Amino acid sequence: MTTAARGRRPGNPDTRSTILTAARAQFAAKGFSGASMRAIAGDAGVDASLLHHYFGTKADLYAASLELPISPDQVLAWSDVPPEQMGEVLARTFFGAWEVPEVRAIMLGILRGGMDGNEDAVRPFREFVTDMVQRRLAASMEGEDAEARALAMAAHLVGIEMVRHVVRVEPFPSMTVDELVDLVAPRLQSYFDG
Amino acid sequence: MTTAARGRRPGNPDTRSTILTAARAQFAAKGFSGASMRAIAGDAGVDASLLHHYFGTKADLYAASLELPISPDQVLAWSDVPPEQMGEVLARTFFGAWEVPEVRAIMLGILRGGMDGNEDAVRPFREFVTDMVQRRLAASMEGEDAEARALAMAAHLVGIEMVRHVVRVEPFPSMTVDELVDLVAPRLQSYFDG
DNA sequence: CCTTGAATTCAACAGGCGTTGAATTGAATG
DNA sequence: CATTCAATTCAACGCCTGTTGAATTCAAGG
Repeated sequence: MTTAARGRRPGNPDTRSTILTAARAQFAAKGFSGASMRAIAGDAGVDASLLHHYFGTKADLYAASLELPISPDQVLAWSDVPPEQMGEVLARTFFGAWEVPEVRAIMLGILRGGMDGNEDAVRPFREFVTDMVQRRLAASMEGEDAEARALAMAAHLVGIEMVRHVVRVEPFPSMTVDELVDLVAPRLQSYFDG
Repeated sequence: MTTAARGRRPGNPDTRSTILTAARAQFAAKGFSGASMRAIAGDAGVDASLLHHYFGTKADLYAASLELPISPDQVLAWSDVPPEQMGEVLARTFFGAWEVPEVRAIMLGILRGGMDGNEDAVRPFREFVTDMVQRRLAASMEGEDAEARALAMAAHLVGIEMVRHVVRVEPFPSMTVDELVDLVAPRLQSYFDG
C-alpha cells in the first residue's frame, strides 16, 4: 500500500469489477457529488487515473456502476399473477429486492444520484422509473389514467424506501418486509384497480 | 460589481435575508454538497466570508435557510376537519404548499439535503418528517399501527413531489393540484381509516 | 468631534477535486 | 529472445472548496 510497484501485475483481471464494487458503495453512501474518484480508487486499492482509463469520466463510471445484475423481467414475473394480487406481488418484489445487498447498493446509488441536482446523475433514476412504470406497470393496467396511477405506485414505493433506508425514520427501518407488504400492498392494489 | 467598495454601506439592513434567499435557491437547485458558499455569495452580490460572519459554518447556513416562514400549525388546521375528508385535506394542503415558490424552494432544499449522504444535511428532512408524522398525523389517528400508517402517508406524499419536481417524470409535472389530489387522496384516506 | 463597533471586502491558507499525459512494468505474442 | 501492448502508477495541471484573520469603511453614541 505504501509504495505500490508500478506496471502490469501478474494476473488480476478482476480489477474492473473491484472498481465497480467500490464505486457502487461510494455512490450509495455519499451520492454522485459526494463520492470522489480518489475515494473510490482508494477503496479499490488502485490509482485514481485507472478509473479514467477503464471507464472515462466520473459520470460514465456512475452510469456503469448502476447497471442491474439481473434484468427486471426476471425479477417481476408479471404475466401469471392474478389481478387481485398485483399489489402484494409488486410490493414484495420491490421490498425484497432491496434486501439483497448488491441490489440495495445500486438502488441507493440511483436514488441518491436522482437528487443530486446534476443532470448526468438524474438520468439513471429517470430511466429506472420510466421503465418500471411504462413497460411493467401501465402495460397491464386499464383505464385512461393508467400511467398516472402506475407512476403513483412507483412514487409510493420509492418514497418508502427513501424513508426506510436513507432518512431512516422509525418505524420503517425496523419493520420486516412482510410487515411493509401488509401495510402498503392494499393501497397499491387500489391504484391497480383504478 | 467589478470593484466593490469596501466597508460598511449606508443602510441596507436586509443583506441577511438576501443571503438566505440566495442560499435557498442554491440548495434547492444543487443540494447541500452541490451548492457552494462562493456561488451563494455571488448570487447575493456579497463576499463569501460574509456568510460565515452572519451564519457560521455551511451547515449552519443550510439549517438557517430552511426554516419555514409559517408554522405547520397554521397551514394544517387539523381539528375541525371531518374524519372522512382527512385524506383530501392533507393532499391539498401538501401539494398546495409546494405551489408557493418560497415554500417550494425550502422543500426542495430539505428534500435534496436529505439524500446528500451528509449527516448535517439529513437532519432537517428527518425533523420535518418526524414532526409531520408524530405531531400532526399520528396524533389524530387510531389503531396500534397508527405511526406506521402515518409515516406511509408522508412517504407517499414525499415520493410524489420527488417524482414531480426533482426527477420530473411525466405525467406528474404537467398535472394540476386538483388532478393530483383526486389521484392520491383516496389512498391517503385509506391509510387514515386503517 | 472622537470613539466604538458593526458591516463588508481582501487575501490567503491548506486541501480536495476531476482529469491528463508520460513513464514504467511485465505478460503475451511472434 | 525481441516486440508489442495492456495494466498500472506517478506527477502535475488548473480550479474549486470551506474557512480564517486582518484591513477598511462608515453610521451611530457620547
